[in-house]
Amino acid sequence: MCDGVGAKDEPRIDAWVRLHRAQRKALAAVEAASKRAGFPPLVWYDVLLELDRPGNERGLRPYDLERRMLLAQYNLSRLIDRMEREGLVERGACPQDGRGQMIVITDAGRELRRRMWLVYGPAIEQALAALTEAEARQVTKLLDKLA
Amino acid sequence: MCDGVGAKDEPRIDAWVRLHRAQRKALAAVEAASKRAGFPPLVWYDVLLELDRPGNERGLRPYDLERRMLLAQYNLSRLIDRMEREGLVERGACPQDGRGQMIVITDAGRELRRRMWLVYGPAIEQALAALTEAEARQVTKLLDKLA
DNA sequence: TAAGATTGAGTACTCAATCTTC
DNA sequence: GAAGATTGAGTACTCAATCTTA
Repeated sequence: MCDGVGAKDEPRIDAWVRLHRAQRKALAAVEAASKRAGFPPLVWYDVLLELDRPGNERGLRPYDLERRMLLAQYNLSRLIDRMEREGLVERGACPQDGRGQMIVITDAGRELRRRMWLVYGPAIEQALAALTEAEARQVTKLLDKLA
Repeated sequence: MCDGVGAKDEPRIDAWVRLHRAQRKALAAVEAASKRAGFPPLVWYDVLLELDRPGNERGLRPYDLERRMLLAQYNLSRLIDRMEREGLVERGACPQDGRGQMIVITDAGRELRRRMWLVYGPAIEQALAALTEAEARQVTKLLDKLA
């Protein structure tokens, strides 16, 4: 992921390459651990997490999820279909806006999220174990600028 | 992408969340620029880049590409199909190992890579413009530990 | 007319099984 | 039997078009 010409000093291009390699490698490791444990894709966890946050007891609209999770709307629509079919979330009417819906997490959804975290959390720690805590904090601070 | 419980101090979990958000946002921006210009997916660029590196004139084996690009083999197999159909790469026999192949970039592949870089490079610079050059170097150094 | 959300058609990805050569 | 590579079947993703309400 660079122009391939060679030794030019292009710090942002180098950072881009590392950003992708690190993300893909860490994600692959965590996905593998989650899969070994028989869990659904990690994006399901992310949806459940957003819905399970304090303050979201009445649910979130797909539009909100879309923005928080950087997912395309058409994508989210079918993802919610699948999760609803598994009984992890429910669709409800939106009182303020007839076009919208409220997506609410179910008890089964909360329970799955809890169980996934038992595998997911340690897997993340392990995937980033090469960073000291101070280095991890530095990464957080630097990458926050890109959010 | 955290356990959702709240304000615990878990530097690696925080770094994981930022790593993903930053990567997805940057990638989305660059993909969008590439798509606007009418180019194929960015993974095509990455393949062409690996094949176009000095020293790879005789081609690379799918096995090599797989490891350098962190792609699954079955995935790569069909990706090469598509790129071969477009005349960007060619498959050849592998002299040392009858099971393997040599994937070689064509002139059309080299030309596409060159044209893609004209859009891709500036898009990356822009996506990471929030980082100073010194910060970009720091990111590179820190994330190298995860490779 | 624009925004939230869904759908159909086409493409690409994933897993497991298979084929060939080492 | 193990490794490089491919394939079939099922699933998920992408784009554009559509539907409904604001």
